[in-house]
Amino acid sequence: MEYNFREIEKKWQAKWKETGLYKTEIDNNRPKYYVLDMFPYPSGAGLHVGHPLGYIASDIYARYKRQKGFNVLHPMGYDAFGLPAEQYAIQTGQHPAITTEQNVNRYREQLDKLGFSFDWDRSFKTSDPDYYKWTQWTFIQMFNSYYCNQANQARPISELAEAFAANGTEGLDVAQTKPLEFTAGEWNAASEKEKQEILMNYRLAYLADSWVNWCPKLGTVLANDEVVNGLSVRGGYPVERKLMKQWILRVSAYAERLLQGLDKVEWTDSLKEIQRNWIGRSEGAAVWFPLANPEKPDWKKIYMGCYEGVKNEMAFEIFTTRPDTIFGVTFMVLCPEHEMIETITTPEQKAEVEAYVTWAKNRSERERQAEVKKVSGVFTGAFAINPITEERIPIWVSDYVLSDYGTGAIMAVPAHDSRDFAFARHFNLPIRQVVAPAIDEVSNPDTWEESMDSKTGVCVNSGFITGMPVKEAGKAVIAKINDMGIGYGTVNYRLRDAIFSRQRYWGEPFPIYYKDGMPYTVPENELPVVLPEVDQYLPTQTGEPPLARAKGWTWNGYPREYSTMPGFAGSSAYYLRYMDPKNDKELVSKEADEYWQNVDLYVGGAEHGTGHLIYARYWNKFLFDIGVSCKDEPFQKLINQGMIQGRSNFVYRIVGTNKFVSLNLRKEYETTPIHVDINIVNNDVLDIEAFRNWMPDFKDAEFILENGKYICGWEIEKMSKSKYNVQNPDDLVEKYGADTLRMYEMFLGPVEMAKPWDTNGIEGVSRFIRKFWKLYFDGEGNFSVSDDEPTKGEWKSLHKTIKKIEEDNERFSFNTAVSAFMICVNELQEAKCRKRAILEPLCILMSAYAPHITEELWSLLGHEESILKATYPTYNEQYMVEDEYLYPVSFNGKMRLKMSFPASFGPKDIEPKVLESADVQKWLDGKTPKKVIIVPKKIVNIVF
RNA sequence: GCGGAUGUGGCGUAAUGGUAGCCGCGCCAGACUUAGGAUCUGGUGGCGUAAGCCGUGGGGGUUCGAGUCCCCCCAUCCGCACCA
Repeated sequence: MEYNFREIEKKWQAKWKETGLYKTEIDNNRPKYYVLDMFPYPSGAGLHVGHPLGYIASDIYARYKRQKGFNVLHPMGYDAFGLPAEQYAIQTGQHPAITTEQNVNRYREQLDKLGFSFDWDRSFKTSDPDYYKWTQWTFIQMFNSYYCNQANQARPISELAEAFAANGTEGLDVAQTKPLEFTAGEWNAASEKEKQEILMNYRLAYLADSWVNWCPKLGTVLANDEVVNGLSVRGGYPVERKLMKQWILRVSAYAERLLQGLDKVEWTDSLKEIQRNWIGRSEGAAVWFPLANPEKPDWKKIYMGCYEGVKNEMAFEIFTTRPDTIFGVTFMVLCPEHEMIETITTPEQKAEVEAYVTWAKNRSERERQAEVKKVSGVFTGAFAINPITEERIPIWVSDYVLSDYGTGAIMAVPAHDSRDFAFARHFNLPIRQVVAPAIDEVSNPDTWEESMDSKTGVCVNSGFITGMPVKEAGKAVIAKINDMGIGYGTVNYRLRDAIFSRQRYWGEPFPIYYKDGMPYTVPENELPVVLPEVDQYLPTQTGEPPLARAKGWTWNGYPREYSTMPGFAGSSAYYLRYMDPKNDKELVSKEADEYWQNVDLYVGGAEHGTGHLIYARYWNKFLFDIGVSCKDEPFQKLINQGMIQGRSNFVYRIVGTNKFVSLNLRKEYETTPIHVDINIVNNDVLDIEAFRNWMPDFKDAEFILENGKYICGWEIEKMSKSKYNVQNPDDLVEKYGADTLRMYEMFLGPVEMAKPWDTNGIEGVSRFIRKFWKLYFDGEGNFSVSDDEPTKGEWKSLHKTIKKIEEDNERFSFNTAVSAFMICVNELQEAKCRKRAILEPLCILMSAYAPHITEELWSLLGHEESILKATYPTYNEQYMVEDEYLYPVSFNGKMRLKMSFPASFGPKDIEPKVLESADVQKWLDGKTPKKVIIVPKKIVNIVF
C-alpha cells in the first residue's frame, strides 16, 4: 500500500472530530497540564509557515503529556477585536464582525489541516458578548478597588471610604495618582460628587487627565507599548503628546510584584530582562528643594518655614538615584510641563520661558526623540535652595527632563551625570566634582571631556559625607534628609499606568455611564453591555468616538462612556476563561480554577514581552487579589518561538536591458537584483519558462546561463508578499502532507531560534516519513508485521530512541528528536526489522509529531482505540548493555586511535593493555607517558 | 549609550567538560531506467598523492582534556533608549 497522506489525514481528522477525541474535562484522578498558545489575531492574510511553528511545538508537547498520563488542557481561540478589521470597515463599510468572522473561518480551516489536538469546544473570540461580559466585569472590579501598600494587594474601595470617614488621610499608604491630605471631618462634609472625585485618585481603574500618545491618523490614543520611535505600531503613523481625560489602569501599583514575580517563573533570561527594563526599578531619594524667593533674599526664613504644610507652594519635590552627589548640585531643571513654571518665572524671563515651553510642548514625540542629543533649555530667573548645602541655585526648564518620570523635576549634578554635564557645558553653568576614585584624586572639571558617571568611588567636597564611599554616603544623606523632614528614601519605577481608553469602535464597550459628570458602573446583572450598531465607524462631527453615533444608546437616559477598551483588555484573562468557557455565572468557577490553576506551558512570540505579557500578569494578579484566580502568576513556563524568516531569491538584470545574468557571472556586468517568486525557483535554479510567464515585463527576457542553468542569488529577509518569499502552509500540506510539514518545521532547528525557511529541505523529511511507513509493509506493499523476537541490535535501536525522545521532549528539543527518529528508522530499515515489538512502541513515540500516519498504522496494527490513549513506552536500560566498549585513545587530548575493551574493565585493567599496544608505542615515539587518564566508558587520554 | 542573545562545512544544524560536524539539504560518483526534479548505493570540513597537518568569529586563561567554563575584543540580531 502506498503512503497516501491526503486520504489518511482527511480520514483521521474527520474521525477525531466525530469522536471528540480532544475534548477535555476536569478529572481529579489525573494530574492536569495546561498547554497554551498565544492568542492569535486572525488577520486577513491567513497563516504563513512561521505561524504554526509554535502551535506544532505545543501540540507535540500536549500530545506527549497526554500519553504520559496527564489530563491536558489545550485550547485555542481568537483575539478578535482590533484595528485592522475596523480600518477595513471604515474603507468598505463592511461591519468588522463580518470581516472578523471570515478571517476566523480561514484560520480555523488552516489550523484544522495541520492536525492539532485543540479542544475546540472551549473556543471563543474576544468579540463574543458572552466572553467580553467578563472583561467588563473585571473592569468594574478594578474600578471598585484600590491598592493597599500595607496589605500589598487590591482591596475594595468601600474600605477606603470607611477609613476616610474615620481618619481622613492620616496614615494612608496606598497607590494614588497624587498625594492628597484631608481630615475625617473634611471627608464627611464633602458632597457626593466631591467624594467620587477623591476616590478617583485611588481606584485601580480610574479616569484622569493625563498626557497621552495621541495618534491623529488612527483617531485614538495608544499605550506606550503600541508606540515605537514616535510612530504607531499599527500603521506607522505619527503620535503626539496630548492632555486628555482617559480611563487608566493603575498597573504601576503592581510594579514591585510584577518584578518579584519574574523570579518565580521559568521564562528565558532575555524576556525576564526585557520586563525588568520595562518595569525599570530605581532606588533613590525624594528630596524637597525650597524655592529661594528672589524678593526675599533671606531665604533661610522661607527654608525654616516651608516644610510645614506648604510644600507644594514653596518647594519642588525631585527624585534622584544619587543622593550621595547632593553636594554637587549646581542647578535644577524642570520639565516643560511642570506646574510651577508659571508661578516662579521672573517677569524678565517670562517671554523667553513661554516661548520655550510652547515650542517644547508642541514638538512631536518623534522630533523630540530624534534630537535627543541637541541641548535646549531656558532659565526661569528663579532660584532654589539646596537644602543640604544651603546654596542658592538657578532653576532651568528643559525637555531633557520628562514629565512622567519621577516628579518632572531634577537636581542637576553636572559632574556626575552625562545629561546634566552636556546641559551645563552648553549654558556655561558651574560643574563641581563631588565623587572621585580616591580622596586625593580630584581633578579640575573644566578639563573634562565628559562627566564621571561612575557608581563607585568616594565623596569629595561634600561636607559631612566627604571621604565616604558613595553607597554609604547615599544612605547617610537619606538619613539626614529624613531627620530634617525634607525627604525620604524611595523607589521609582519606569512602568507607567496603562491608558485604557480607545476612541474606536471595534472593542469592548465600557460598563460605565455618567451622572452629574461623574462615572458610575452599570449594574453587574446588566452585563454584558453589548457593542451597539452605528451608521459609520468614524468619530462624530464634534470629535466624539464612533459609539456616540449609536442611536438611543444610554443607560436609563444617562450618557454612556463612548470609548472602547484596547486590544489587551480581551487578551488579559482569556487563559482563565478557557478553564470554564461556558460559565455564565462567573468568569471561571472555583472548581475549574483550582483544578487547572495556571498555564504550565505558554508558547508564543517574543514581541509580546512588554505588552500582553505585562498586562496579563497585572490582570491576573488583580484577579488573584480578589480571589478569582488561585495563582498569582498566570504563565509558569514560557517558550518564545523564533521567527521564521523568508529566503528570497534574486535574478540579476543587466542595467538598461531585459537580459538576466546567472549569479556567478554577474560580476562582469552592471546589474540590478530583482526579487523573483520562490515558487518558480528550485534549489536556486530558475525555471526560465515560468519566469517568462510570471510577469508581462519578462515575456521576452533573455538569459546568460552558467552550465546551462540560471542560478539565482538568495538572501534571508522577513517573509513578505512584496519580496515574493511567502511560504503558505496549505500548499505544503497539499504537496507533502501535514505530518511531513509538522516534522519539517521542528527539524529546522531549536524552536526558540530565528531561522530561515528553506523549502528544499522538506524533501528529506518527506523521504523519511515514507521510509518510516515502509517499515510496516513487505516487499509487495502488504501491511505485514511479525511477532518475532527482535535482535539485540533492534532492541537497542528502539530503547536508545525511547530515551532520546523522552529527554528531547522534556527539554523542548524537537529538532534533535526528529533526527533521532531518522536515525532509528535508518537502523531498522538496515536491519529489515518488521517486528511488532519494535514498531509498535516506535509508532507511539512518533505519534505526537506525526499524528495522522501513526494513527493509521496503529489501526492497521489492530488497535481499536486512538494512539493518543496508548501507554507511552518505558526505557529499559538492560537493552543498552554492551559487552565491549570502543575507547577513543587520545594523546595530550587529541584523539589518535581506538581500542576496544570489555565493558567490565576498569582503569587498572585498561592501562597496561593500552601502553603495551604497538600503535600507542608508535604515537609515544619513545617518550614516557607522564600520566594516563582513563574514564570508564568514555575515554583514554595519555599525557606525555 | 545600556541590556540580552547568537557566532561550528556551501546551507539548516548536532555534540551530560571526554572521538567536532550526528541528522537533513545541496553537491559529486555509481546503479536501475525511454526519461528524471523518481528510487537505491557510495562519497562529501579545509590543505595534502600520502603519512599527516589545520580546523567551532579573534586573542588570552582554567583543565589530563574546551565548541562547551572564565576574562578581553570583534561581528550580527533583538529589546530599551534623555527614566535623573
